[in-house]
Amino acid sequence: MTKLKVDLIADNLMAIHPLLYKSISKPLRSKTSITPGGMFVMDSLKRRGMLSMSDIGKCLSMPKPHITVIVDKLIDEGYVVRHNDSNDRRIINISLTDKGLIDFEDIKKSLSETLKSKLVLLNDQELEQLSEASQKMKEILISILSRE
Amino acid sequence: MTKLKVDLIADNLMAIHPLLYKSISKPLRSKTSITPGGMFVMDSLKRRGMLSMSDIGKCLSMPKPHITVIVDKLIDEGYVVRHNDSNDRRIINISLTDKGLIDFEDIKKSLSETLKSKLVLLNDQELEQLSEASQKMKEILISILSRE
DNA sequence: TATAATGGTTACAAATATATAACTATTGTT
DNA sequence: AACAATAGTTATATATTTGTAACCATTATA
Repeated sequence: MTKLKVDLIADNLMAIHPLLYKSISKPLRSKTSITPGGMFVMDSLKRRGMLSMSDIGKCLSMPKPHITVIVDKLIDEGYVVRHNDSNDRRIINISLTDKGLIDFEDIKKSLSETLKSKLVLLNDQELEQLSEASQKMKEILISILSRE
Repeated sequence: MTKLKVDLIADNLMAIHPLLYKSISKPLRSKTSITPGGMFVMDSLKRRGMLSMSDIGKCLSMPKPHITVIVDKLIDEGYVVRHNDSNDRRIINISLTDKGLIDFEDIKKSLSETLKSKLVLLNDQELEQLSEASQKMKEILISILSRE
């Protein structure tokens, strides 16, 4: 019973994934020099605040050496900064800069412009439904998928 | 007004994208030899039936040479086959094999097993909400994002 | 028939992602 | 003090993705 519901959910998520990939990751690269990985890191920082290198890796299930590469590039571009941890000198915390935050928002706005050209095809009721459905999905997925 | 709603939707989609990436694309690689790109192609074929090489590229916004590489690999593994088009001999149509369809479903089932370990944290009401929200999102996104 | 356009492949280069091991510095434990 | 464990980096190799140009076969058009 719930088994079927879980399979249905998995099926829906599998269908949504390539659509988001196509309408988010792809247009991204024509708009900025930020890579998808860099965008994921900035999204985590925006959403959860300052994070250590290891925390970022856990958030995104990425190996630490990859995080180092991504963060190095984001630092070169002035989007994030390193902070030494006062309690544990092994730890390096990363946070968004003002420029990083502003550019991140700009990119999202730019993406919503692209999306808007598609969304105008929806009537008010569908727009409302998509707004509510995406909001609900975001909340539930964050609650179960974004830990550890 | 609707401007704000569009931005909200974009924000939600941007938040959902990395969660799906983490819980779908990543676990995929430990379970199969199929690459994310190959999975996207098989998903398109499952959803839309036989497609030409160019059609697949349009579906996924991928350049044709990349499709050739992905399809070559899927053929090596016996997941898809090429068909000559009887009307236009330039066109090569691709379809899933029985093995491709079965393995694709198996992988999705395997992914839903992984997901299920997370979804048990939800109560019946949340499960129902996620089921409905993902269903609605899938329908609307497909209707506006999967053309051309 | 000559030409342009289309569908697909091949070849190549560059960027990005993945994975592993080795290494330094620091901390925690005995 | 000796040791193991943790956080992060460096180095290296490989896989995947992205992008471009050139090419062949076929079809459409002038």
